[in-house]
Amino acid sequence: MEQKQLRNFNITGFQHQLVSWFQENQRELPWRISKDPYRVWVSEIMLQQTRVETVIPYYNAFMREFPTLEALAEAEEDRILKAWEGLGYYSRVRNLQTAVREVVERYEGEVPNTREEISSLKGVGPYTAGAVLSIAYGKPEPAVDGNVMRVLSRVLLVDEDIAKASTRKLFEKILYDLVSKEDPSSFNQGLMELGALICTPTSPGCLLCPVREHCRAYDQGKQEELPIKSKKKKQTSKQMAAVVLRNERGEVMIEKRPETGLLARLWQFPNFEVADQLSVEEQFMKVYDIQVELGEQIQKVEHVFSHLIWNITVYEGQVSGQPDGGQATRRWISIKEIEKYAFPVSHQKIIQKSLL
DNA sequence: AATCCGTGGAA
DNA sequence: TTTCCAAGGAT
Repeated sequence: MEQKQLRNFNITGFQHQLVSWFQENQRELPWRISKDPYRVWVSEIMLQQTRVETVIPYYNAFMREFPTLEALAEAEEDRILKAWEGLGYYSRVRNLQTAVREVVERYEGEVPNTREEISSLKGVGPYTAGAVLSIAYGKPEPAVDGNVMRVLSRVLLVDEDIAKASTRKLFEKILYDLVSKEDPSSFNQGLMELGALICTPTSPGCLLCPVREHCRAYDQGKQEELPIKSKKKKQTSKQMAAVVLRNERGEVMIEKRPETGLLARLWQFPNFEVADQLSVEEQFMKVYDIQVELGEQIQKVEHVFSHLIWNITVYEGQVSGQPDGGQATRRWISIKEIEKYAFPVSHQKIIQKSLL
């Protein structure tokens, strides 16, 4: 049974105008050259919460280094993290490799083409499943992202909070009826492209819109009031200290972050959250069990995450006692070797200002 | 359902 | 400056 939002809605007219508009106006993007499911998949993972312009150079470089599913499956984890360095949400690329290995072992290297199977892969949620199925395999599956929710909120005058999971599910139900069965790929991409180019969050270009005649929000002049989206709470901040620590050879100490959680498995300079009671030097020795003499503060770096802010004070330091016991997660490296390691953006800033 | 997980650009 | 947010997913 059709969703109530589609009553008295000209489905076929909407489909044809959207698909035609997309075919004539789509941007030339590197992931639109091929329908290779692997290439489509990689692009969709990269594009999660990330702008097209940001993704383009990463995508091109990634495809040069890992041209096939097998190449990615066989790559070393440090290589894939380096390829992702600066993109953020690093679990995306680790999950992608886990998933690709699953495809090699369990699906003979062929990306599965059913929603149930592809959704079972690490990092493939409802959106990515629908995107790959429709774009690479031409299946009439919904692919609901932020663009789609914004566009359909306006076109169908839906005032549900798009921050809620239940609202995404509502749009999925609607889309099973609304998606073009002739060209699901162009339809889904057209919805997103429309959201990116015309039906933008602020100041939508309604006068240029190919589906304006179908738009209930435009009809009522409410396009600027939709979609409804509740605000998320703002970040808490932490005071951090980081140390560019050198030994007698002039090498610098770095360490690998933990297996899970924030910035998992990236490399960083030794750092910790500062407490008021002890000096930064004493706190360092307590955390790392290395005798050091700290020099002056050399810079301050702010690192803004989606839910957290680090205010990092960076110090220079010298090992003063016996060298460190040598833990597997710690490494002394020369400046020349730094480029081999993947660092979070805040630590890239430290490198640029203090080491290069 | 709410929180965690990055980053940079635009308004 | 602050806020929002961009082709979301895992827990």
